[in-house]
Formats: sequence, C-alpha cells, structure tokens
Amino acid sequence: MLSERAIERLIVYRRLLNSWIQRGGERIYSHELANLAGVTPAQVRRDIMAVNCAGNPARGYLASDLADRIGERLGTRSVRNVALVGIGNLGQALLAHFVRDSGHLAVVAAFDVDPAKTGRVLHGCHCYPIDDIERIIAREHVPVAILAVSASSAASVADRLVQAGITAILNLTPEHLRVPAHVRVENVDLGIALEKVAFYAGHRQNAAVQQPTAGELNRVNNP
Amino acid sequence: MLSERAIERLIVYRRLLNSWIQRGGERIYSHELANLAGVTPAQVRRDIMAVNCAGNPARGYLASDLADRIGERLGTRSVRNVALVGIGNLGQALLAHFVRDSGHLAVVAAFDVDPAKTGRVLHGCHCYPIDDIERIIAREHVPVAILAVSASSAASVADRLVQAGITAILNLTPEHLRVPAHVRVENVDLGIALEKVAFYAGHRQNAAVQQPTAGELNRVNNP
DNA sequence: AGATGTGAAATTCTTCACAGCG
DNA sequence: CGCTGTGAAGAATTTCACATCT
Repeated sequence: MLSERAIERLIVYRRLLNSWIQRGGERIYSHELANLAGVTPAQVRRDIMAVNCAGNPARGYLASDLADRIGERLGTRSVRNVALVGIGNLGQALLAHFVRDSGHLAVVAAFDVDPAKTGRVLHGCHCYPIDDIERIIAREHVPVAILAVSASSAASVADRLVQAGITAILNLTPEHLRVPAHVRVENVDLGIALEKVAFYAGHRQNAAVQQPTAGELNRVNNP
Repeated sequence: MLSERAIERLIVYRRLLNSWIQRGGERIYSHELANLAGVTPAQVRRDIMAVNCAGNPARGYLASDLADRIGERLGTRSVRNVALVGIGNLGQALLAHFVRDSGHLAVVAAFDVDPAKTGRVLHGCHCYPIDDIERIIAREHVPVAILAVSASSAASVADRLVQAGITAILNLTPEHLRVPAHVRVENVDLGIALEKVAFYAGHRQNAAVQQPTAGELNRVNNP
C-alpha cells in the first residue's frame, strides 16, 4: 500500500508543514494544507489516513505531530547517505541545493571522471575520481545515488553503481537504465518535462489544478 | 482527452522512435517499443490509438509514420521559443543539454540578475539582464519559460513572466507558483525526487516496473 | 503463428457525502 | 456549526482477452 503519488504528496506535506512550523504555525486544517499543496482537502485527509495521525475536528492537526508521523511512515528517521555521480553543472547545482535539505539525506561523496573536478570539497562534499566509486560506496554504506553524468556513460556508470551495492538511483540522464529488480530507478528527464509543458502552452485546455486565485500575485500563505 | 500520463508516454515514444530510426530501424512492433519505454505492449497500442496511426499485424508500425503522427497529435510541427530564467549551474546545464533537442523547441533567450552572466552568447543562446524580460519575450513571441532561479525570487519572477505573456512555465524551484488559470505550470522538484527515491531505497518493495532482465547489464536495444 | 485494434473487465485513484465529535 | 475520518460512489487508467488481419 501507499501509492507512488501518495508518497510524493506526503513528502510535499512534510516540507510544507516544516515551513509552516518555522513560521510559527502550530495547528493546521486539512483545507489549509491542501491549499498550500495544491490538492483537495479530501485528498489530504485521505493521505493522512495512511500515516497514523489523529486530528481534532475543532483544532485541526498538530503540525509537528503530523510532520513526525509522516516522517515515520516514510522511514525518515535514519539518515541516508547519498552519492552524486557527475560533477558537471547539473551535479553542482544539486550539491548547492541539497545542503539545505531537511537533514535525513546527506550527500557524502561526489564522483567525476575529470581530474580537475576531484580532490576537493564542494559544499561540504568530498569529490573523488570515479574509479573510487566501489571503494567509497562500500566504506560509507551509501544506498542512494544521483546519476548526473552524460547520456553516453549513463549505462556503464549505472552498472558500476549496482555492482557497488546501490539500491536506488535518481537518474537525471535521458537514458533508460536496465537494473536488477532489487534496484529502484527514479527518472527525472528534464527534456521530457520541457516538451510536456510546451505541449500545454499550445493547447490552452487548462488542467485547473492551479490555485483558484487567478490573476493574483504570488504571495506566501502565512500561518 | 489525452491524459497527462499519456502525453508523457507519447513524448517518450517519439524520442525512442527517432533514435530507432537513426539506428536504421524502419518498422517496430508494439512489444519492442514497450520494452524500450518500460511499459506494457497493451499500453503502447492503447496510446497509439489516440494518435491516428495504423499498424500492420504482420509488420508492426512504420516507425517514421508513427513518429510523425505522434508529432501531429502533440502539436509539434511549429517551433516553440523558450526562455530560460536563471543562468546558474542548473540553467547552464539545461542550456547545454537542449542544444541537441529534437528541433521544435528552441531556447532563444536566457536571463539573469547577475551582470557577469549576461551580455554573452551561451550555447547559441543570448543572455540578457533580467530587466529585459518583458521586452524580449514580447519581441520574440516566447510562450514557454524555464524557471531556474533561486527559491526566494521564484514567485516574483513568475509574476513577471506571466505579465510578459508566458503561458507555460517549467518550474525547477521548490516553490509553489500561483498563476492565472490560463498559465500552465509544470513542477520538477529535484529535492522531492531525491526524497522519493531514498524512500524506496529503504523499502525493498520493488515496483517491478523495471525491465525483467534482472542482473543483466545495460545494453542498448538495436533495431 | 503472431501481430494489431479494441470492447470490456479490473484495478487504481480521487471525490463525495455524511456520521460523529468538539 | 465546521472539521475530521471514512465508507461508498465515481473517474480515470491500465490490463485482459479476443476478434481480425496478414
């Protein structure tokens, strides 16, 4: 149980809840969270059913409790080490952005074929030559890898990652990776995302998923 | 009609077909295309129903014809201009990768607040200061924008894009954009993608979506 | 034989609607 | 009252299965 879509939404909820809490919010209603996440209140309540959290009809949910329960459901208590392969523009962008990540994910090593990119520390992350992959991944017990290499080397690098014991790959290349059944691949293809959005630019049929506040300017919902 | 998922798959099919053709493939069966795309043959045939293309039970589909029909269905004949906002690592990575794009999408302008990044040509794309956004977008008739700026400026830049007449935004920031109903936003949140894949690294429950060739090395399927 | 094209079934996902609580 | 929690309805999507073609 817990579908792929549900997992994505729970991750979004948790992020929003943390930001809500940070702004001083203590309690939150399903319709408020729904508004922030861009889904329906019923969807939020349905998703919350899957984490073991009780709300109060008069006061809504205790934000911190809800965030914790979601974390438990997602298995987010233990820190997971992540390896980045490919320290090009894309890889460096990721490194820069994931320093600020919620804390349970840590990019502990980065790899590249280019000797000019290795042997230094970037955003707190050690950069190694790619031939150290097997050694470092085994030593640091890294289960997750981000694949941000060129399309042409994607397949062979993925094979090495699998051999080294990686069980999940965030694949940022446009290649379709073939991996053993126990390895999970998550594809993020920016080219496809761009083509998709360009398609919608032509066909005005709006999905009406956007906030109903048409014409309104962007403004953060404060608690 | 034509669901969001179906659109994504059609885009993938077309890309695979083009590569198939480039390798000398002329005809293709639904199960071959399904294999390459990582979906079921029935799904492929169902999707093909939506693009007006007739296959032949003995010889499968004519790859070039199928690619063309998909292109027609996706409205891919006319070239669409794209603007990139934010020439950081992420923006530059996109620029570098979209030079090789199929041809109907062209990044014609890039913008940044940093004067050191503007006034030059990067990967064939002119870089302008961000205050030229309205002028250039109007002049070049750009309907699509890629938002690759910092999270803190995402909302205000999105507002400017909408004001300038953009109708579709590929949002690479983790911010939820509020836009008028006629503007389509496509969110690609790498942080969520990473959290998602990390979740699956823990819970071994494999989605079995991967190729059934477990343990096999990556190898390109040649026609 | 082995493929396509497609109703119909099955499955999955979302929304409705309302009982029950504070 | 307005909100939560949830069974049940409803939609959407995928898969099955088979008639049909070559």
